[in-house]
Formats: sequence, structure tokens, C-alpha cells
Amino acid sequence: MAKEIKELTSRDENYSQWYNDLVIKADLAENSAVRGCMVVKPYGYAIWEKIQRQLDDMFKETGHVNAYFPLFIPKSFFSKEANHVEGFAKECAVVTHYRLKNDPRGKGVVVDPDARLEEELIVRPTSETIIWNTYRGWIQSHRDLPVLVNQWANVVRWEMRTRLFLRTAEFLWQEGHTAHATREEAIEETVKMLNVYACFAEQYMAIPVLKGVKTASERFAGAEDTYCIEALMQDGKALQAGTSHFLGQNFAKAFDVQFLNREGQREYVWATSWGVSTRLMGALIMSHSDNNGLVLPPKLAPYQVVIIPVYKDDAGLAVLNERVAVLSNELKALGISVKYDNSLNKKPGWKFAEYELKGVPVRLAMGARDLENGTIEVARRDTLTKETVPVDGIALHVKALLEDIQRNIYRKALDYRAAKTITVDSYDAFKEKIETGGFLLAHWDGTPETEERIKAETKATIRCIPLDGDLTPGVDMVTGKPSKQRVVFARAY
RNA sequence: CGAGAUAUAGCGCAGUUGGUAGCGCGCCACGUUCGGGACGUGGAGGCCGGGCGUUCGAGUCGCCCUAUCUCGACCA
Repeated sequence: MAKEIKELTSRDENYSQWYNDLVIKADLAENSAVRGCMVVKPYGYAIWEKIQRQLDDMFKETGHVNAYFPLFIPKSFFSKEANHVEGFAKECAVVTHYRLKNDPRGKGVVVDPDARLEEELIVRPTSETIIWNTYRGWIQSHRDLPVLVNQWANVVRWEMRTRLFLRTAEFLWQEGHTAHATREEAIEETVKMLNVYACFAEQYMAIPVLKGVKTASERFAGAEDTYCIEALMQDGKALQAGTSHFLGQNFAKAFDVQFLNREGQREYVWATSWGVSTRLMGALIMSHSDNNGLVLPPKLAPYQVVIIPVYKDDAGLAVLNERVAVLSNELKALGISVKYDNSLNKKPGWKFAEYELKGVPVRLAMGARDLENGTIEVARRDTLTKETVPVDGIALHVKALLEDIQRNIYRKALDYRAAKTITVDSYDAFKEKIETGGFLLAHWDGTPETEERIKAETKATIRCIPLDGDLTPGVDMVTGKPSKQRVVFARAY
């Protein structure tokens, strides 16, 4: 039986297949009947809720409030910002009709041709346009600024190729949309939110990230600058985990959002937008999982501890139920979330494997032997080690263990990234190293042509120009032209 | 949207030269088990993706759809 999991989750053959199997086996999500969309299953959604709750707290702490805007956006809104049009035109779902009718030939329902919409509606691929159209009415004076609004929503992008959590046609995300009186303040906001994302990724998801700025070709459609956090997955590919955009006055001009400043002059508003999505769950899965399944950081695990009773008969279970109830309360009193699985229909061995697959950080097992000896078995998911310890003081022991696991999986990911981050100076070395994945730090002359050539020849893209990178100048590894600093290359999802 | 592959039980698969459908897991019942995905016995479950053709006869051969997957292109 254990063999079956190993086979299914084995990374030997195909990493993406392994990933997909893991997502499905760990009960996180599945493909839906709708092409490219996914069903997020309860266990997967529980993780998303943890992510949501934590991020939402962090947004509130930085002065933001939540609001909600329409799912449908009039087509004409997309024509107002030139770059935005360019960026999203190809990948939108379009609503053309508002009614169905019975098929005259008796075959179910058909679209009523008489119910064609005057103007098509676009299912939001992102909400800048409809939000800035709304902000026009909200903002007249510098006293109305800043507007610091976030929206939790779903969006749709008709992607050609999809993968659960990493790129689905519909995905859940949050999008912050802020309006400011000055350029400086907007840039400050952009960077502030990038730091919130980086902090969340590292401290909660236990994923080390690089902070940086995108090159022009990777920039968000309509932004002046796109800041991002980039993570490295266990197969050596990079994943963009979050973005924060400085939008300049582009959307304010497109939607005519002006305010009167202190001097009584009309000015266009400065904007930012920032977002992270259910893709974070893909990052979580691919950063920490092993061949036994998911490994969740304690801070985001739907339950941090699972307790499994080992018993021979009903009487034995009754005794354990009583003992575990006390234990659970001790754990809960320390703020630890606990699941006690005393279901009758599964064997202990089955449960051990199951919760390992689900990534529960700590497993406690208690049986007759333990009751006799005053002990309990403690197993940690990250190292797959277990020990039998005295049950007295176990709650504090578990609390410390959870903190240690959180640190340990971050450390592991950080060490992995360090080992996979390589400085290269020649294009030949670059071509060789890119084959084994990882971040490559190399000099680049700053031109889109060189960037494009490297991409075409090696499939590597510039993930970002790092914010806290080494600023030693050099020469481009391809063209020999001068370079201000090294940039980060990788093959990416 | 290009190139390749696949479609048979809930899931994963087998099915030979065309002869009327099978395995493993899971599911149901009973019993023995229960400290790493237990075992035995019995059982339920299929319009073989859809359509058209060839044939006495099609899961199998031919044509046309459709869907999914992998690799490109595109993208968070």
C-alpha cells in the first residue's frame, strides 16, 4: 500500500505529473467539467482560507479596507488604456447574450439570438478598468486620497494551457487597487505591498523569495513598473508568486480621475495595484512536498496536529477518547489546531499514511502501551522522524516542535535555493547551467533584443532585476555591452 | 492555435489474427484483525467517449466529431 503512494508521487518520471497526482491524492483540488477550471476541494480550500485570513490581516495592518466590484466589465472599458488592451485582448471570456430559450427542435436549450447584448461584457481578467471607472466618482480632492482598497475575488483568463493551482482559467485572488496624490507615495505603496508579500511568503509559507523589478517585456499591461517576488521550486523552475505594480497615471488618465490639490490645481491621480492568487498554493505544494506527499508549514496547516488512537476494541477506544479529550484541550489552550481521528472505518496504518499525504505537521499516536507507560508517540512530517515521549508536558513540547518545523522547512527551502543560485559570466556556462535549473545571476545589457534572444535560445527568462542585488557593473554575457548589475534568469512556470 | 498521444467499472490499466468484457485498487456484506495504507470468503458495479461505415458479427478495422493529457506558442 505504501508502495502505491510512492509510485504515484514519484518524482523520477515527470515532475508535472507528480505535482498533479499529489494535488489530487492529497485532496486539494481536481479538474472540473469546465475546461481549464478547477474544483478546490475542502482540504485545499481550508489552506486557502488560512492564506486569505493572514494576508487580509496584513492588509488591514497597512491601512487597507476591502470592497467588491462587478464580475462583468463593459468591453469599452478595455479600450481606454492602450497597453492594457494589448495585454489582455487575447485571453478574455466574453458574454454576448443574456438569455437562453428552449430549442425549437426540442433538444434542451439554445442561446436566444434575440437576446444579444448591445455591448459585450468581459468577465474580469483583472479589475483595474472597472475600479478606476468607479474611482472617478470617489475622488475629487486631495482630502479623498489615498484610497486604499483591496478586493477578494475570482478572475478569468482564457489560458491555452492550464495546470491545477498554477494556471487555471478561473482563479481566486486578491487585488489591491490604490490611488495616491503623488508619484512618490504611490511608489512607496507599491514597494510596501511587495514587502508584505515577501514577508508572508517567507514567514508563513516558509518559501524564500527574491524581490525585484520586472523587465519591460515581463511588465504588467498598463504598469510603469512591475515589482515581483520570485520563488524557486524543487524541480529548479522559478515561479512568480506575487506582483505589485506602480501604474503611474495611466489609469487615471484613461478614466479621467483627477483631484484638486492643496494649491487648487487639477492633477491626475497616481495608482498602484497588487495581487496574489491561488497560485500561492501551487508554490506551497512544489516548495516543500516530498515523495510521501504534502508538507505544510505549521502556520498554514488546516490542522497542525492529528491525533490517532491505536486500540483493539470499543472499551480500549473509550479509554483513549477520554484521555485524548484532555490532551486536545491542553493543545487547544496553547492555540494549536487539533484533529482527533477516531473514525472506526480506517486502520491506524492507513491514517498515518493519509495524514502524511495531507502534510499535517505533527502526528500524535496513542495506544494501550502508552496509557500503561504514560507516553505518546510524536512524529514530525518534515523529517519523517518519530519518538516516544512522556505524555506529561506534551502540549508545550508540540508547540515548540511546530515552531521548529516552521523554521526547518524554511531553512531547507533556503538552502536548496542557495545551492541552486549560481553566478555565471559566460553564455556557454549559462547554457550549461540552465539545464539543471535554478536561478542564474548574469549580466544583461538592458535591451529587450538580448533578453528575447536568450529566451529563444535557452527558454530562460529574466525573472527580475533584484532589489537588493549586488550593484557591481559588468558586461553582458551575450553582447559584451555594459551592464549595471546582475539580473536573475531562470526557466519559469 | 500548431505537433504528438490517449479515451474500456469510481480510480489506474489489460484486452492477441474481429467471435459478445477482464485485472488491481476502491466500494458493499460477514468474520478474523488493528503500533506504518490488514487478511479471508462472498457480492455489486460497463451503451468499451459520440456518430457514421465495413462485416454474419466491431472494444478491436475505416472515416468524421468531441474531450483530455504531454510538448510548443501565450500567460499569474
